[in-house]
Amino acid sequence: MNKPVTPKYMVVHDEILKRLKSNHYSVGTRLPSEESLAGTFKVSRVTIRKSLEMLVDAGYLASRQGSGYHVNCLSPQRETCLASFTDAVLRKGRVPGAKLIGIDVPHPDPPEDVTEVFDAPVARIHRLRTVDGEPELLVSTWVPTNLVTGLAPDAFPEFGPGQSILRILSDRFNLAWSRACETVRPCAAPNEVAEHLGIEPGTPILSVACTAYDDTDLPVFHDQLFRATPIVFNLSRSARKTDPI
Amino acid sequence: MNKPVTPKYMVVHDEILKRLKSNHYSVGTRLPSEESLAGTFKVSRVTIRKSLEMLVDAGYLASRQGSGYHVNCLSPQRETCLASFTDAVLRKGRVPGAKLIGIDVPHPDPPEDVTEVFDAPVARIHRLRTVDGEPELLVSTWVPTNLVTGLAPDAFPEFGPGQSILRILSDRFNLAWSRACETVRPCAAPNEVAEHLGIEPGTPILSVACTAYDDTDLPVFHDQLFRATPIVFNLSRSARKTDPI
DNA sequence: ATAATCAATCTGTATCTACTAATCTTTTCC
DNA sequence: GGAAAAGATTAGTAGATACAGATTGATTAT
Repeated sequence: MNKPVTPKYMVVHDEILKRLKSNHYSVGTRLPSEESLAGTFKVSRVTIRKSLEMLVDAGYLASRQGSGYHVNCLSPQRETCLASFTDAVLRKGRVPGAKLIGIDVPHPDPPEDVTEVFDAPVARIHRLRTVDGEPELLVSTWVPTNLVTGLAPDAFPEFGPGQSILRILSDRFNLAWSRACETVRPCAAPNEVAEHLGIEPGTPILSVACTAYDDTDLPVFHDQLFRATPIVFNLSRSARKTDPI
Repeated sequence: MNKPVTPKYMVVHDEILKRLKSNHYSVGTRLPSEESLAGTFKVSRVTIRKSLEMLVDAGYLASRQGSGYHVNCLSPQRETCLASFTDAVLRKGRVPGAKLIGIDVPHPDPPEDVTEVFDAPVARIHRLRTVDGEPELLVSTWVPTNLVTGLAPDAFPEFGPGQSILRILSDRFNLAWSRACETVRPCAAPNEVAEHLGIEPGTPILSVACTAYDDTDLPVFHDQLFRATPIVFNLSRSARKTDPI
């Protein structure tokens, strides 16, 4: 049992993020200087810089030379399949829920877009995600059965942070992904979907498909979801650092 | 006229990216080691690391401790408003086009979602973007008139790299943004939009709105576009560095 | 031949140092 | 009082160095 050593910059990063979220530093204010933070966390300036840079990239902080690090916003979350829905909702101060509709291990007749990705038999976890009790997303998660032996309904709590499918796959089944491809499509709400989301059948909604791969490029899981609500992205200029317009 | 000094890591980054695009290093192969690259570019390992890290974050490269940097893919771009549509299409080996539908300086009656963002009078550039001649996006770009003095149709070529609105705003009008917010909504294609895109009115399509701000948080431009085709994102694990699941 | 072991290679983490450049604050001068 | 100049503060860039940890490939033993 050798503990996976957490790098200092990660520890510091997590601590600063925790402080941000608990309003220890509030939006608009300035953080202490790099030098000062390096002192309080007992690390070098290079290390504290790495932590702060991550927070800048993520959109929490903005840095200005000569001025300092300013608190930008507290929920720069991008709403992709691979960012926890649970956490995103919690961050907004709302209550996420997850109603388990069904588990099929293995699923008898997966659709074509799933069989295209996986050769092996797959399990389906079918859930309705809610915000403050109102239906928000209808999600099917597909995973190869051999990666989730012992999958059972009790693995999927309806409430609390543990409802995050990403956390479940990561913690309980040790699934890790390194890259993913996500597609957002427009579609007319099918009857079954409309019923779950409480909308008129045929209403234009978003259909999102996401496939995640591990570092050997093997598919780990496939998410398929429907939502009537918009997806919001917060972008920061950091993207342009690599791809100049 | 003091030249804006380009940092070494940026120069090196651009050079490696150029080599990647020109197939100097091809997909799947391994790059020379950090030490070796540091030697060829005559910089320290710290500097070369910064350049490589940027390319990893952008998705071009993947690094594995003990193994090295491997070429991942050559077009990891995300399809957001702020990533050049022109460049994305060109990268796929297709031909982008831009048919100018109209320019209004100022626009007599901007919609509410635009007036909400800008206090001042705004200009509208209305264009139909095509791929291999087929209509793909219908886009309206809104900019405060005072930021684009002398705006005229001749600024918008129908073909070539110069059709990129981002390039035009950046090069000709010196507009720079530092952060942006993008929203993807489902909607039924309005008549006028359906006509331009060559689809049935009422078909479910995507409506994307994007507002870009400069570093003083003033809105710089607002994009509003319709598309019937899906949006694809390629995500890499780097996102999780900040927001653990 | 196969498997285990070891050594070399290469990235990951971390520190110290030095200097530059933008910003902010204080002082000075008119 | 207000503007300009000087100084202090702060992030940005860049280097040298050291060691840890993962991977790879060669060597050795079975």
